[in-house]
Amino acid sequence: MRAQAPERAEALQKGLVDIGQASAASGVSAKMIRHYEEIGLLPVVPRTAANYRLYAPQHVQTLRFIHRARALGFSMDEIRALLGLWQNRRRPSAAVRKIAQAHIEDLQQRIAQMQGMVDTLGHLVHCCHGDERPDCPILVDLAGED
Amino acid sequence: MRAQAPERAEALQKGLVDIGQASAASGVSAKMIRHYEEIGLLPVVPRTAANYRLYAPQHVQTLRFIHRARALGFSMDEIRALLGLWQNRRRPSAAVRKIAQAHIEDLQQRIAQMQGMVDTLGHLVHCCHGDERPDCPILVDLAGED
DNA sequence: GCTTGACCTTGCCATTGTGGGAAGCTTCAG
DNA sequence: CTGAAGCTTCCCACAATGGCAAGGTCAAGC
Repeated sequence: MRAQAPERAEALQKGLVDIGQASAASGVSAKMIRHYEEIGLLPVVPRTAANYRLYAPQHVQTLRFIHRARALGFSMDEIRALLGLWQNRRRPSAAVRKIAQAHIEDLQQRIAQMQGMVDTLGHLVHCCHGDERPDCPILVDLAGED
Repeated sequence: MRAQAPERAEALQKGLVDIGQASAASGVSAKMIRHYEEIGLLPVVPRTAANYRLYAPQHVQTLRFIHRARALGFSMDEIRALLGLWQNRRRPSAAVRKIAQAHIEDLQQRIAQMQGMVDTLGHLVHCCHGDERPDCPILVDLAGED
């Protein structure tokens, strides 16, 4: 990993970093940073004469925001909305809360669905003796009712 | 929905059905039936002279198996393995159980991850007053630590 | 016999979010 | 100068599903 090279291009001295450093500082892969730019989550950043992207601290901050939001399971569209609110000083906190609340409910729904699967499978696994004999209630269930 | 048309083609009298009927009888969309054939989950079935796929009851049974397994969250690869065991009369039930057990653990891991998100978000939502004021602990969290 | 509508066929594109890799240029260090 | 590492763009892939379009087919009604 190359350490900070202040002579990188004339602009690096102004606190701007290249995509690799922005990636390391934010936890977002360079691949994803480019992708976020492409889909409009990130602004189009300036480039060096050699066409390298240059990121200001503010951009790195945005990347961290996205990274954290992804870790909480927000979708791209939700993150887009959250970023808009974050950057709007006159936002109503109710709008943020509404997005988060809806996301919680979405997560809970998915959890309930998966928990249902776990319950069903747990029962079947419990009933399956699991030895070298071929009869198996799991297969019976899969083949049978539907 | 077309009712059973036994005179469909000369072969339909042998209990063979077209893809629409196989779909209705199994709960798997025609689109997905073709896809499963393409990826090798289903055998390549015979066709009529007009190139229509013909499904025997055995194939419909397999489709129901897949449908049920999908409903329990098994991946295509897991279903492929389960189908192989199902069709093998000398299978050890332990092999089936192992797949199901691994799938349960996978589900539980994902549930735990999502539950962690719910917990974090629940706390943040609880702390957000959710009115017209702009200050919001949810955004502070997203922007801040990472 | 011909039309009509419902069905079948293939093929291509979109999704969500991420990774891999190729081909080519840039930068830096030795 | 050369090599390694990093940047650029572009294309492909995943898993599983849906949608649409263009064309063939079949059964039923007139």
